[in-house]
Amino acid sequence: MKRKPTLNDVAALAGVSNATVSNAINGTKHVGDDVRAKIDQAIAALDYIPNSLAKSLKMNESRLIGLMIWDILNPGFPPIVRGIEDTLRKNGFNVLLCNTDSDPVKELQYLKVLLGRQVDGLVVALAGPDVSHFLALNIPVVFFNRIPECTDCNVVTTDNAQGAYLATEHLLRHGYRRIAIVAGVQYISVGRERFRGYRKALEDGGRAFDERFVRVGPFTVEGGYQAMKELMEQDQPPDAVFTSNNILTLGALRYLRETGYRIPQDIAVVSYDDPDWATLLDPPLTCVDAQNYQMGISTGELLLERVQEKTAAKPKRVVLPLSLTVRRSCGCP
Amino acid sequence: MKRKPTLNDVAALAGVSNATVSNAINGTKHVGDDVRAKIDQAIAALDYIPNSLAKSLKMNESRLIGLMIWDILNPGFPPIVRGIEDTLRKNGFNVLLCNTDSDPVKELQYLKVLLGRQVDGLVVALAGPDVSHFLALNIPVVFFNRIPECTDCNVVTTDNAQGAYLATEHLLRHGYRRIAIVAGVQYISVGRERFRGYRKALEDGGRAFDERFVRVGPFTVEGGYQAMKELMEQDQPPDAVFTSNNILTLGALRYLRETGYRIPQDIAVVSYDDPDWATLLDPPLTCVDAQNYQMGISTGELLLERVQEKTAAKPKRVVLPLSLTVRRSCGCP
DNA sequence: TTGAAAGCGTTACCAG
DNA sequence: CTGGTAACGCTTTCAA
Repeated sequence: MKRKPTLNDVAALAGVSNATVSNAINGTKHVGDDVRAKIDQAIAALDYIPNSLAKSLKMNESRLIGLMIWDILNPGFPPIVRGIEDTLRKNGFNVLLCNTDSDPVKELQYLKVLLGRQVDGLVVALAGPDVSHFLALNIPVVFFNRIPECTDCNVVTTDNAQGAYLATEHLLRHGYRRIAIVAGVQYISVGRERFRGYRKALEDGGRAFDERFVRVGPFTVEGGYQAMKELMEQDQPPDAVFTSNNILTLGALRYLRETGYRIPQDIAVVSYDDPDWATLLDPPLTCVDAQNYQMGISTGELLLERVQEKTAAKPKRVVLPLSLTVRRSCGCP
Repeated sequence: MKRKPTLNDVAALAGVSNATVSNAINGTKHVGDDVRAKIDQAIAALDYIPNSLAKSLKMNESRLIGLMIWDILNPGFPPIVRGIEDTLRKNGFNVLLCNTDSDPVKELQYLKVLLGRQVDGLVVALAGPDVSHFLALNIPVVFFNRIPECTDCNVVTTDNAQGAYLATEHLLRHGYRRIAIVAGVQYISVGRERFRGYRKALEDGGRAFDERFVRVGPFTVEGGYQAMKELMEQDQPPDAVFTSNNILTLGALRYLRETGYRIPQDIAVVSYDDPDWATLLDPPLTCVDAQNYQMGISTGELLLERVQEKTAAKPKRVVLPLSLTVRRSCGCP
């Protein structure tokens, strides 16, 4: 196992100086055609690959981005991650994948590691409500999915309230009178916003808001199952439900299946997030399309913008439009 | 935006040499308690975070691992990726995520980038049948999911043939006589192995193998849909089907749903891979549990082993045992 | 157009 | 136990 060839080895073989080789490779300066040929030859002969570590150290830029998400197993993340990786790769950046499990301690540990690695920027789905450690960094950060309160943060998000509004409104149009929500925990922006949209749609539709039709729980399958169970075991169960996240939907549907409720006859369902399997169910699931892949693209683009500009620009907030994918679980024919 | 503090800044503030600070931080040598206290104080005062780039350059180890998969959107990958990230993180390694889209060109490009970044090792689900560029590397490589032919490669896999055998045998026990397979392309080990297991089970069960019940296609939803369609549009359609991968299953089920076939009355289904939504279907889906998370763990562990030993050990092949998760799509009550 | 040499932030050798 | 200093592989002035 021999030592890897370096720039100096190439220079020696080509009979020129390392500076010239560097300039030739990076196009920093013009080098003569004959010299260039010798260099190319030497590079090929040695199978030389530049050491980006050394380059990064010298240039003070790593072209490395830290990607912090809760958990890649969470089905909303893969499309986002893919969108981010796609745009960053095209621009010569690589992605360090970090699962925080929504644990602020893990998040902070990972943050230290990433800073140590001199990442040029961060894209993060916050683990907890606390953003403070991200605020004073001297590299750009873009938040997505779970975003902070702060007004001057770079953020890409969808209009979660609008999505929930769309779903609830559609259910109202069908004439359901007891529309429930399986909501996510309210200390997360996504949970809060979607609940707000649900409530607003109810009010705009002239329906009284009823606490009995609200269950708030953690974003887990078990949480969704439990919430749905409580909802249905009441004296007056709901006739429709808006499940406000894909994981919650999974749990809620699991309960409805097991207990034999028919959709939409016994209870209509509209879900947030549009998973692969939505069309597999009987009836196929009506969903708010959360635009996850697009969210990844936009997140990547915003970060690139921030990384590449020399002077820090005003933080930006991009909000993606949403739409309802109507299938049959809502009662549509 | 001021310059980041360095080891030398810490040393200056503490009034000692950089060598001592380095030793204090890494525990390389023993340092006096008073000196140590001053150093800790200086580190805290400056918010010093060591620059891993410089460290890596000097030590000739990056503690960075390249993770090459086809596509994180492919539902089998998140659990594997999570398993890998979990074990590597615990050991102080970080993961660079690379989606190759099964494109050998992209794979090779990414490989160059990763080598340039001085990764300490690679975990890869091969993009194509060609492994040659991975063979001569002087860093350890562990293959998983789609593995190469070569006998002296580090590999972690499941016994795909056994999994397919399990599925087919179970269908045979139910008394189905025309058992079809939606198989994956045969130039991929996984596709080949699963087909082999299917065929073996048929033979062991005394059933003649029948070409008409075999459809081979790309691992895509569309591929599964098309295969299922062709299978069912024959004069003598199958009475049971083994869909040999989660994506193919998605497509095949989509077709069966759309055309109104009842499962298992019209056709029984057993699938490979056990997705979240398997219990949501009506009837719930019987699956071969592919052990993806465990596969990730084992892959990470094997790589660590290889990275941490100084002298290259004999390549290892780990094969994970498989089991059938019986639900109702196979005809079980 | 090319080259010599300094320096990025570490580690590690060798002296004291 | 502590410190001076060379070196890791690259980029970048400054001179030639």
